[in-house]
Amino acid sequence: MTTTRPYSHIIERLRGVGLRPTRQRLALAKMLFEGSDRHVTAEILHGESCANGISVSLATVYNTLNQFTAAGLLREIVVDGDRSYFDTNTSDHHHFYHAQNRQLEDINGGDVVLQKIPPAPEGTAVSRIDVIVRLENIQ
Amino acid sequence: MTTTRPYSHIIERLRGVGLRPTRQRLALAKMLFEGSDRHVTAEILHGESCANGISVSLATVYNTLNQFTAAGLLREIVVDGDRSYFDTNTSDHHHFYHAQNRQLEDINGGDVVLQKIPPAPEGTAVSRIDVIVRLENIQ
DNA sequence: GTGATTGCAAATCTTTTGCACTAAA
DNA sequence: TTTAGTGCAAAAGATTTGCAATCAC
Repeated sequence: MTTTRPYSHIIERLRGVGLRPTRQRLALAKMLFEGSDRHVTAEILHGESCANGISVSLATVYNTLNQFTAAGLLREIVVDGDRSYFDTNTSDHHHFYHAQNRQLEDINGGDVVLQKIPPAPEGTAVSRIDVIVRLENIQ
Repeated sequence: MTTTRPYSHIIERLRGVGLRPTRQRLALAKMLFEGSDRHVTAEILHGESCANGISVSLATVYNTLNQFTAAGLLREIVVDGDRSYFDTNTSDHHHFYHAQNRQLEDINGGDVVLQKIPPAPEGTAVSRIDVIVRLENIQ
């Protein structure tokens, strides 16, 4: 996978959210959405692009991840103040965070259930609930 | 509150976790632990110190917050990739995050109950579970 | 005294931005 | 064409670090 073939369904998807299917957006979208769900950082995605011979600047990777997130194609997960993670799974779900290797993992659908959602304070509404189960390795 | 009186219970508390009760640690500890529970950023705590006429460098505030956290006196909360929050309430509890003003608020004890804790993956153990309920303002 | 702590400034790291250049429509 | 998108380098923030000066014991 070293060339950039324009897959029509990805082009559609980008167009669908009002983003021009440029060479770099297509390349990034393919890496993100072609396989199974993933959790990436800008750094990781940029590294992959380079490895695949796709020339995209780190700034463009950041911009693209933010645009994809704003468009609802990705979801940003905050687990570590040091870096941002982006999740290709935008459905309602929660995460394990492996502190040891700084890796995110989806928690299976029904494995986290909130028995009770707290009432939102006056004048506010819940926009999203994140559950993060932090893990440590057993030696 | 412009002077730094050495309250013995705070001194004890610092000594208890192996930290020398220096002028700046005492001043910061007083601001943190004297009143009711709070959620602070380094920036905020430094601002308060200055306002109270206590000269502490921002670097020392960061170092102190990290030392307090490592010692179990504080708990770090990650809700926003841009800044770290420290919570003086180290007991098991969860948070509302007001996106609009970037403010954290504790959720009352029983208002979040996990019906089911997912099984930790092979070789790992749960070290902590964070539930963050993100709020937006109703216009 | 002596070793821990602090302050400052510089370094680091992640992320954003300004602007000239390039590409999509 | 015309406007959106890109690359690069520089800027911006938050946080950490190195080291000489200072403080607690």
